[in-house]
Order: sequence, then structure tokens, then C-alpha cells
Amino acid sequence: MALYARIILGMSNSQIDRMFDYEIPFEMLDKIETGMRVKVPFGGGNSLAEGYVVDICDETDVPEEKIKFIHSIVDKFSLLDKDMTDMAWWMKKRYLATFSSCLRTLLPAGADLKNTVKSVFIADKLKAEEFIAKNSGKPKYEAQVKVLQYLMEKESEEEPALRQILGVNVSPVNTLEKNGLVYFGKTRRRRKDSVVFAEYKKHILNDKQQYAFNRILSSDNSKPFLLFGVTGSGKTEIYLQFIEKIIEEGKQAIVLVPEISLTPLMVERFKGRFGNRAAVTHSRMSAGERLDVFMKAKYGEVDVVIGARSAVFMPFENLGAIIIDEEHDDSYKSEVTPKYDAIETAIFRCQQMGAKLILGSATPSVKSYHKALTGEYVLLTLEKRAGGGKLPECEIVDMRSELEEGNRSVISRALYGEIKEKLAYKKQIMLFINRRGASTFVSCRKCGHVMMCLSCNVSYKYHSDGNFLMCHYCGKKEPVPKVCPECGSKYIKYFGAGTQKIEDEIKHLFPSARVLRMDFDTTTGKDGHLKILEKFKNHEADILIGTQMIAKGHDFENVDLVGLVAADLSLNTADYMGTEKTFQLITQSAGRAGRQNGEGKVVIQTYQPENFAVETASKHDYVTFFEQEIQLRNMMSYPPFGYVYTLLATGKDENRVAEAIAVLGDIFKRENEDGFVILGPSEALISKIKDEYRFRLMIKGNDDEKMREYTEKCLELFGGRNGYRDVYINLFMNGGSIL
DNA sequence: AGCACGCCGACT
DNA sequence: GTCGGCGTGCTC
Repeated sequence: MALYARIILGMSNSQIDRMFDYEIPFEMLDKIETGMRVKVPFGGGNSLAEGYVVDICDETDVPEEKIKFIHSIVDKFSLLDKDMTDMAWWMKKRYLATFSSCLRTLLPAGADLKNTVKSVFIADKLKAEEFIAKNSGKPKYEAQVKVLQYLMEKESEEEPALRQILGVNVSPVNTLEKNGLVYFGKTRRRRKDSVVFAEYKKHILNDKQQYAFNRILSSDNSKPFLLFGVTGSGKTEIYLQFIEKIIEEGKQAIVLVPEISLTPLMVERFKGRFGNRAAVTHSRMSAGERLDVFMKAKYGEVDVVIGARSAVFMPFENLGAIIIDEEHDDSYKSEVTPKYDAIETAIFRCQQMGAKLILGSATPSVKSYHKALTGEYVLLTLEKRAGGGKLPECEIVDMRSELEEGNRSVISRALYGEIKEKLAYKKQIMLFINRRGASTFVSCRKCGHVMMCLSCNVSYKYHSDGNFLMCHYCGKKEPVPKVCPECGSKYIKYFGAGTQKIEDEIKHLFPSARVLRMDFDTTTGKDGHLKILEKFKNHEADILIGTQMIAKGHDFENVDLVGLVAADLSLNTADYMGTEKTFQLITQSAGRAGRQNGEGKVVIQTYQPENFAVETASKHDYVTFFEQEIQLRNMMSYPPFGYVYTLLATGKDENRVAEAIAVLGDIFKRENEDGFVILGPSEALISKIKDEYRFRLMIKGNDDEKMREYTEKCLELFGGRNGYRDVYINLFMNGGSIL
């Protein structure tokens, strides 16, 4: 009886997102496993395609004459078990993506690298013993004896490692192989992990911490925990002690942190507690290193993995817990298809594995806190800072009256005074502005013409260091025009303020202060941002100016003043998350001030001082913020009460894109049985990016589940026609507005 | 995604 | 007559 392998092809973005059955050739029967990648002949030309074995079975519905044989096996070791492929199926359903894209997402980027290394195995222990007895002491055979003695203990070793450890060269090993005492084979590659971290000592939990800790331990794992505690309330210590318990039970844990806070300090804490039983993955590691961590997790060589979003896919076979720190952070949502949310994925994974989930934050997302209040999560609150430190004092400055009273600078008089004072006391200062470049746009005063990028239909941003215009969508640069290209007038005006403009202004106001700027433009090198932060930490600069990049995670002892130059920038976006983001940004930035001595001061500059997000954040009052925000969401039918899906069609040919979105719109209108609101189709606000035209269709409703099914059905009907291959359809279910 | 098949115009 | 353009449909 023949055996068949059920294969999912790995090709991207395809209309062939379904299973294909292949017969397993006889010689592969004992090697092939579910979860391996294989090469198969596919299509009329039998070109080789790579696919994943998702199942092995002894029957198939496919007529015999159609069945082909698997060509070859790619992996020596299975990358995925059934739980992992189940997770991929769940992702496909939840995020309406192809199964193969889900599989590729949960596999590490290095999964296509060679994962094996030449290794030496002992062939025959008896013969080896004889050889050692006969030849030990003889200088001629010294090296061979050394190798055999080592292999008597270890059975096998990677060849390069063996030679390095024993200090022998290739020839004795090859001689042994020639004489049949050892043989060569391949083993899974392991990389060394030699850095030793100082022990991070256990802290005694205070009453509040102990209470939260006990609640988590004694739970039945059915509900996630939301651990709500201000910065410095000791969440990390709870995580660490909890993981210790998990490991004692013989289980493993995943810790997710925002990419940006995956700092050496964070890593030290975990490595210092768990040593080499803990591993880290992050985007700066090579693909091979990341694959290595993945395989270590799968084969139980580590107990804890700390990483950013994608670490939620660590294939632990006995997962005991997932911890998501700073759970409100944007970086937990993927921006590429499948646009998975690491929190939702963690909830699925924990249910699947019977594991516990802890979400921690000082400023929980409105979504999560709402779930905690409605009983979907268990709320655990840590009220005060563990060391007893107090939160910094916040001052709100109304920039409108500043202007009225004649100060046209982007720095208010209050902030100026504070900076001057802190500089005098040799304290450090951080200034935030959520925007790079120097100006937001450049326009002609006479005719109002705005300088635009012709490939993207967005306004150019002015960059003062180098004096050029840059498109932040496609990266194109242009010199600043001397005269208006529309009317020829010489009056070109710059609007708005970004990091560069603040830097110029600060240098002008405080010529003797040492200033560092950190934003996307100054941190392009490898670890560029870490270098800048290190400099600042070593007090090689007095003032650090940056985007919100610097608001997260980093502790600077000597910072006594934080200035939010334009605290309300994110309030004015068309996004319903604007107020939430503003609250989080202010709170996080404030958390950077006076970490050590409690003398911190925060100056919040805003044009909307009466906005409740600004006001509550300045008082460190999350609960009041939440109560107002949730009412607003309810009133406006924003999540978690109402949802917006956006379908974005893009392509090079404007007419084709417009036609495709019209056809798609008709399908949505025709299939609409539940009274969803359909907006559009229409041109997107940014009608072109990188020479690709953009049209969108929006669906509104309040039943997320039903909307998803409906969208899936309509997309299938549209895709089934196979008609618009030159138009790419992108689905956004996160509810934020797509420009 | 590829690739073959097939139905059309334009070339030796 | 036949070569090759791409629109259409299938792939275990």
C-alpha cells in the first residue's frame, strides 16, 4: 500500500493555497516526517516547487494517474509539529491569509539555510577500544587516539568543533574514517552561546507583587491575566519568579517584549537569572542564529525564549506560559500579511497548550483593559512603584497662548526655563517630537502650491541637514526649489516642526549645550540607536532629541527633565487610536524623568490642553482616561464596539485598479445580508505610492466574527474569477484608518 | 506562481 | 502556411 504526503506549496500569494497529495517514494518512507519541507514536481512543466508536509496518510481521493512522486526532502529535521500547523490554520482563518503565508510567518527566516553540519560518529566501540589500547603512548597515533577517546565519551561531535576542542587537524580524523573507526554524517548545527552574564539576583516580592504572583500560579489557565502596574512597580520580577516555577514544572516559557526594548539590560536580567537555559531572538541576529534558537526551543535545549513579536511562534513542545510585556505596544501587530496580532496569537497558543498568559503594562490598551473589566481577562493591579519612588511632576503648557503672547519659537518659555535650570545643575534632558525631518511640508506663499512627490502624491518633507526635500514614502530626494514650480514666485515657506528643526532651535537657544538627535535618519547603521543611547547614558551629551523611539524602555539615571514638544501630534491623525496613543506617549515619556531620585519634571507642550488624554496623562490617571475613552468609543462605534475593515487595491495601471475595486465593491454590496455599512469604493487619500495607484473600500459593522466570514466569502468570489492578476488586494482588519 | 494550451494577427 | 503574442485555466 502506498503512502501519500499532503503538501502545502510554499509559493507566495497564490491561488493554489490548498493541499496537494504526492506519493512518497520507497526510499523516503523512513525519512519523511510531517513538518518537513520537500521539493515536488508541479504543474505541466513539472518544475520543482517547495512545499511543507502537513500530513502523511495511506489514502487519497486523487485519481491515480494524476499522482506524482515527491522529488526530494529539504530538511533533515522536522520544523513543525501538529500544534504548529494547527496554529497556521487558525491564523489563516483569523487573518484571511493564505496557509502558506501563515506557515512562512511562523517559521524563522533562517529556515531555508543549511541547518546541518558535518559531524564525526564513532563507528565501532570495540574496535576503537582496541585501537586505543594498542596505540596510546605512541607519538605517531597521538592525535587519532585523542579523537577516539573523546568520541568514546560523546558518541559524536561536529567536525569543526571536534578539531577545535582537541587541537588536531583534518588528517587524523580522515585516517580514522578511512580505516572504518569513525564515520561522517550530518547533525543539526548548534552555535555557541558563550557570553557569561552576571547573576541577576532574586528580589523579595512585596505584598502586592506576592498577591498577583499567587493568583497567577493558582489559576486554572483559562483566562489571560492583565498585570496593570506603573513603570517601576516590579512586573519584571514577577515574570522572572513565575518563569522559575514554570521551569520547575518541566515546562517552558516565551517572553515577548517590544522590539525597541530588547536592550542589553533586558537580556541581562533574563540571562542573569536563567543562564544558558534562556535564549534571545531579535531582528539584528542573523537568520541562522534565529533558526538556531527556534530549533533549540523545539528540541528542549532552552526553557525560556525572549524576543519581539515573532517569538510567539517558538515551537516549545511543553509550553507553560507566555508573557507579553508592554502589551499595549504597536509592535505586537504585524503590518505584513498575515497581519497577525501577537496577543491574539498568544491566546490561541496558550489555549492550545494549556499554558498561562500574562499581559503586562503601565498603560494597557483600551481593548485589553476593557476585556479585563468585562471578565475576559483577570485584572491584577500593582499600584505603587516597588522601590517607593514617586512619579514626576507634569506641567501642561498651552502653546496657543504662547503664540498670542509673542513667542513664535517651538520651545515655550516654561520649557526654556526648565532646560536652562537643568543644564545649570548638570542634569540631562530629553525632548520628544513624534516626527522626523525639519518641516512637515513646503509650500509657495503666493499660490499655495505644496511641493509633492510625483511618485507618491504626498507632500515632501524638508530636511535641513543637507538642505533637501525627501519623500517619506519612497525615499526620493530633491533639492529645494528656488522658485515655485507652479507660479515662479520666490516665496517658499516651511510649515510644521520635526526633530531637525528642534535641534536647530535648541542649538540656537543653548549654544554651549551638547545635543544628540535620534530618529530614523540618524540610526540607519547597525545598532545605530544603541550607540546614540550609550553616548547619552555616558553623559557625552546634555540634551537628547528624538521621536518616540527614545520614549520606550530605556533608563537614564541623570535625566531630570522630559519635554514633549508637540504632545498632541498623534491626536490629530484620522485614527481612532489617536487619543490612546497620546496618553501612552505622554505616560511613557514622563516615565523617563527622575527614574532615580524622584525629582523628575515633565513639560507637555500642546495646542489642546483641555484634551482629556493630555490632562489625565499629566496626572498619571489611567482609569479616568479609560472611562472617558471607552464612552467615546461606544458613542462612535469604534473598537471594541464597532469595526472597520479596509480593502486596499493597488497596481501600476490606474484603470485596472479602479475596475478591480469596483468589481469587488459590487460583490460586497451583493453579498451584504447583515446590513454592514459599505463606504466607497473610492480613491485612497494617498492616491499613489511608489507609482502604484491606490483605491479602497471600507466595511463597517459591529460583529467582528460575521464581518470576517462575509469578507472571506467576498474575497473568495473575487479571487475565484482569477481576473485581476495585476491588482493586489490588501485587507486591513485592525480598524485603523488606511490613508 | 509558473506553465501549457489555444486562439489570433503578421511574417518568411 | 507557421511563429509567437498574451488571455485563460490548471496544477496532486
